[in-house]
Amino acid sequence: MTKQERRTERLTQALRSAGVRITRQRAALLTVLAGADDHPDAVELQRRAETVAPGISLSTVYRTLTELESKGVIHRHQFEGTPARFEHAEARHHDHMIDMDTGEVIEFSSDRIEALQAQIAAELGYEIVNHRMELYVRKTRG
Amino acid sequence: MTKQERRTERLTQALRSAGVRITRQRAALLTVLAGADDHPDAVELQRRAETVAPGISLSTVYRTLTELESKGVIHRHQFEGTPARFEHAEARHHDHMIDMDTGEVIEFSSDRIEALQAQIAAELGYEIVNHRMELYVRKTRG
DNA sequence: AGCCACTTGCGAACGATTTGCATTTGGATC
DNA sequence: GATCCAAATGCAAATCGTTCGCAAGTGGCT
Repeated sequence: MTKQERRTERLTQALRSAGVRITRQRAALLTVLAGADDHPDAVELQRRAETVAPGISLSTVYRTLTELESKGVIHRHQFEGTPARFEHAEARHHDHMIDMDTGEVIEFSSDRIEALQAQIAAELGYEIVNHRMELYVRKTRG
Repeated sequence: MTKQERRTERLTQALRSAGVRITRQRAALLTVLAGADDHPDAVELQRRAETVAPGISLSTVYRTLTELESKGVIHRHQFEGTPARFEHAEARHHDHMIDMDTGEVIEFSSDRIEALQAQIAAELGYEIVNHRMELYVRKTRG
């Protein structure tokens, strides 16, 4: 059993025990999401899922993505000027850099920044529910 | 001459010298933007501008906002699940906290975070063109 | 095997924003 | 201050990503 298959199982199991019915279409999306190492959007996910579940509709893709997000098994990212992109939620928390020339998405994380964010919020009497940090970048010429 | 009027003048002058024609509608929007201490969206800006330039259309508001943004006199912020919000660009750089219960937008900034961001990007061979940091928060109960 | 609430596919609706086009207008020129 | 024309406007229609209503189909407990 490959790493991807194991991830698919875990995601599926998480859903099943949350009382979510596993249909042909949902299984297909779970497989595709478990296997993606990039950040595909809904249309791209439909394309990829179609090899496993031919005829899967875009509405179902969107509905399922919303469902998976609410169950916490995937994350949705809304970058500037592009359709929402998705990734499975098994990776540790990270933020994103977007290469403005290529559109490539690079993951990064910084505990020090997170700590500072929490501290700033706390000083103003708030707690962070969620945050979003995106760096729109360009390769340093040299 | 009030502070707001002076700001309106500066914004107007910046545009004029960038070769932008100052119409009734644009003047109205500049006045409204100079006087706003919150983060209004396009529809709200239209409402406010209407007292100065009755009949101003929403298309014109959008077109003008895009123009003003490209000339660097305003900033556009796309928060999650809401229409874009705008503010004049005279304030020093800052990021935003959004109170998830009230929708209120609180400004903050942190040189230390900015420095860390730049450092992280540099280490990966990138320079930051632009960045976006939003904290979705809730008042600490206590 | 049968049941039934949940899911699907379809197409139509949606909200925010952009665009095409005929009409108006700022502001440089006389 | 009248003239002029490229640029700006208002309107309605188009666009894009996403959601929704509904009739038909299907997981999975019995």
